[in-house]
Amino acid sequence: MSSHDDHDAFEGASLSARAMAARPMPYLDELNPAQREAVEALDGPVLMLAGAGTGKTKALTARIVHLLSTARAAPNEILAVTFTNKAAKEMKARVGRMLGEHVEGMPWLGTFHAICVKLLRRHAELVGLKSSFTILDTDDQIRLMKQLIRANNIDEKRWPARQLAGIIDNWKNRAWTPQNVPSAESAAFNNRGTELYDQYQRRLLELNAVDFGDLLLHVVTIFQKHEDVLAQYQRWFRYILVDEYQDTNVAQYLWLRLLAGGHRNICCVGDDDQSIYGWRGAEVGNILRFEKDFPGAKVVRLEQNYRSTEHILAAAGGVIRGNEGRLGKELWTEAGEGWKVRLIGHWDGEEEARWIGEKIEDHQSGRSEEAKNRYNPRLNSFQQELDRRAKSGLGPVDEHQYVRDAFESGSVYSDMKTFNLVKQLLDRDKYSARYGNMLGALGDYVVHRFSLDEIAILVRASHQMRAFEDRFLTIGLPYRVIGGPRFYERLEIRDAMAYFRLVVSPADDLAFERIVNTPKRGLGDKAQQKIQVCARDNGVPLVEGARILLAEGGIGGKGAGELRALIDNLDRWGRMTGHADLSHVELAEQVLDESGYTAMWQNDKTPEAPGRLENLKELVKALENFDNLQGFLEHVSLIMDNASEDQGAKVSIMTLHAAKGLEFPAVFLPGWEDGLFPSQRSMDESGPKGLEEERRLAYVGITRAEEVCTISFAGNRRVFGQWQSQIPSRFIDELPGEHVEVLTPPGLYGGGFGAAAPGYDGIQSTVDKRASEANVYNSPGWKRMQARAGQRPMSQPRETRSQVIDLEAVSRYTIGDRVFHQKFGYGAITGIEGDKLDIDFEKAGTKKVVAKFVMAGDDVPF
DNA sequence: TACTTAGAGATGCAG
DNA sequence: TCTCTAAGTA
Repeated sequence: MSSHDDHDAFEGASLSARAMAARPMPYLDELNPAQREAVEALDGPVLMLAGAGTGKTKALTARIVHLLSTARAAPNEILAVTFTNKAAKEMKARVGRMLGEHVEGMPWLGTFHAICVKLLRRHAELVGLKSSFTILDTDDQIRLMKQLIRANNIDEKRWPARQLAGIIDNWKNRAWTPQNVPSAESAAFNNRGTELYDQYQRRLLELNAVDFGDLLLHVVTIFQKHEDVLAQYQRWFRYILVDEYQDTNVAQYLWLRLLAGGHRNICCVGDDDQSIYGWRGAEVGNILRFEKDFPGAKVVRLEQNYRSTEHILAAAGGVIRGNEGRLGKELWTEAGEGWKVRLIGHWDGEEEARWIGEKIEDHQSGRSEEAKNRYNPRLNSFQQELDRRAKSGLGPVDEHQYVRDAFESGSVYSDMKTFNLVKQLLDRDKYSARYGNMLGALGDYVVHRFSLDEIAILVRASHQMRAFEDRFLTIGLPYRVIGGPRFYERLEIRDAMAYFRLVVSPADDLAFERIVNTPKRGLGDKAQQKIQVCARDNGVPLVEGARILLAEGGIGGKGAGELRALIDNLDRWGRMTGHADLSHVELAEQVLDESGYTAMWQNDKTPEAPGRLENLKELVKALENFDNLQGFLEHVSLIMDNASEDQGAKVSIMTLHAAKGLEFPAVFLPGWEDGLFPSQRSMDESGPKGLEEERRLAYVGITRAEEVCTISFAGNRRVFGQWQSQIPSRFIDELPGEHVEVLTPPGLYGGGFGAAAPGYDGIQSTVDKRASEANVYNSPGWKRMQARAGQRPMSQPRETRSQVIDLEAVSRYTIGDRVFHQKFGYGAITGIEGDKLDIDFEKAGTKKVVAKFVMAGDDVPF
């Protein structure tokens, strides 16, 4: 196909550049000076160093709009690359909003991979592929490698396919083809890495398939080997914009350099302090080297932060300062100093989860129960004092009334304004000496009201999530886990996709392998081996091999009939594609039903089954957005979004990695313990570099917070079922003391973690001392104390109250009822206590669960 | 062939 | 602790 015609025919080219030129430029007025500078420097290389929360996306989109408005480029002449679909989508939406109309064009705004697919489909033949190539995901890759490993008689146990996949992925990230893997790597995978890599690539070509790494690698190869093709694209993409430049790997870097080679109109946006993907090939070096790579580059720093308060920024800044070789940025804000970053240690992980759950409930009510209990006695005496004064006619009664009301209604706890006013009134009084101090301490316990949506828990490793899920389930706190397995990676979705792939292209061997015996068709290893052999001997795809085998009678019993049915079905479905009277959506449904796949899950009694059926329905629904099965398959592996957003306010739980780019008014950062965070593995594998990346991760974590940031650690933690005593993270030592407030854990009597004797005045003075005096907790001594405190016997953690007693939910049940729980599956009620049920689950054992989280067994759909 | 059980291994996660 | 895989067994 002539690519030049394509270019002229691009959607959106109709949006004429001249029409845009007449447009006013209101978007420029919304930018601060630095942003504006970055937006207006249109020509030549530009590096936009955008710290966390400095309006990077805003500047980037404004730049696109500016390019269009000044008629520098038509929409189809701008290449804008992001890393995630989410970012691409967001940018598209924002450009549209800024232009005030629906923008059809911007065909080249997308992820690296999505854009590469487009390019590769145009030039597939240059690397020996057909333009209809399929994109394999990680699962397919690993299965393919497993076959290779077996074929090479390598011990799979000592040399697992996963490891090989990792190695090859790594090489691809560095843009090494099998031919130019450096000899220094030749020891990889028992000295056979390079050889297997070569075999793997050959096999992919045979299958007309590529993996994710290939998408980039092939395009880079094409650009390097075919100057004419490269020159064409250099002319077409007049302006290049790159988001999250600090996350680019070598292959992406080369790709960009090649494309920008002519005009050098490239604008890279990034933050070296937020580079957290080194382990998957990102090179911070790319951004550090930018000015060398593009001499004369303009560097613009965005340093005004619009997200967090001063204390939070200062704490984050203090940590990141420990890294070397930074480009250097100093974030500032007009938001005011706000609250200090809170720091607290706990006995163990469960206690930590319990405490955080409690704090979240405090954020709901806007007051801290803990503070109320602790200060109530004093408040009472204060009120008595006020009463006495009022009676004896001393002092301005109205003001005292206000103060008293503030306490009685609780607004002094929940509203900072009231609190400050009360404090002012008291300060003016002679009581300030006696009560003001108390109020100062109380101020630390005034809790902001946040909706659950505004609260996030960011963990280092996903296994930390369980403690929180368990805890929140028992206290009935709604939560959502962000970033689990992606929709299209789920078992049932991949199975269904394999069926669709076979319908569209019967020669798809990987798909065939996946579903021959799913659902069970009595075709075990033996039968499958026979099919493989037959196919190979005849040099045909597996489906054909199976057909021949059946004709020869090489397969018998139950399997033969089932296999014949499957093949006949595939033939029939294949003929049905493109039929006018049957939409591809109906066809898909039919395929899933007739193959017995739906039935398989309907008959499955495990608790996941209903969810899987739900997902299948959703998959079919997603098909409606495409014209045919083929189009759907082409896009799904790259673009399919996660399952539908469930509504309702919920606390978000996610990894620090998943949190990048997000922001929350209140953020909890649990598990700051050496070995967990910074992660031992990261340090073992990458040494000081690994530690620096972990530190950047800490920086990312803290800078997610807008108002309240709470860091915690536990003295003990269960790791793989073993109890381990933990030492607080070295990053805690790096937090600047004047921006941190150390809290005393609940249930810690007699002071733990270096706290002075607790008590009414204790908190205030302890906090003050900690904050202002020489870094008490910054010393090695503090660190040792932490470690010791972990071993000190502590009071039994107290049971916390559940949020709301939902009696209606409980009343529906009696002991012995069979119930269903989303997470634990089926079980029988063995006891009822308040709004909680004791349930003996068939699969999960005995648990205590809040009644509203279960449903009667009969209500369960199937 | 399908189901059961024993044993090993275990980050982070976009495309 | 949990999950996945590979033998072992009906």
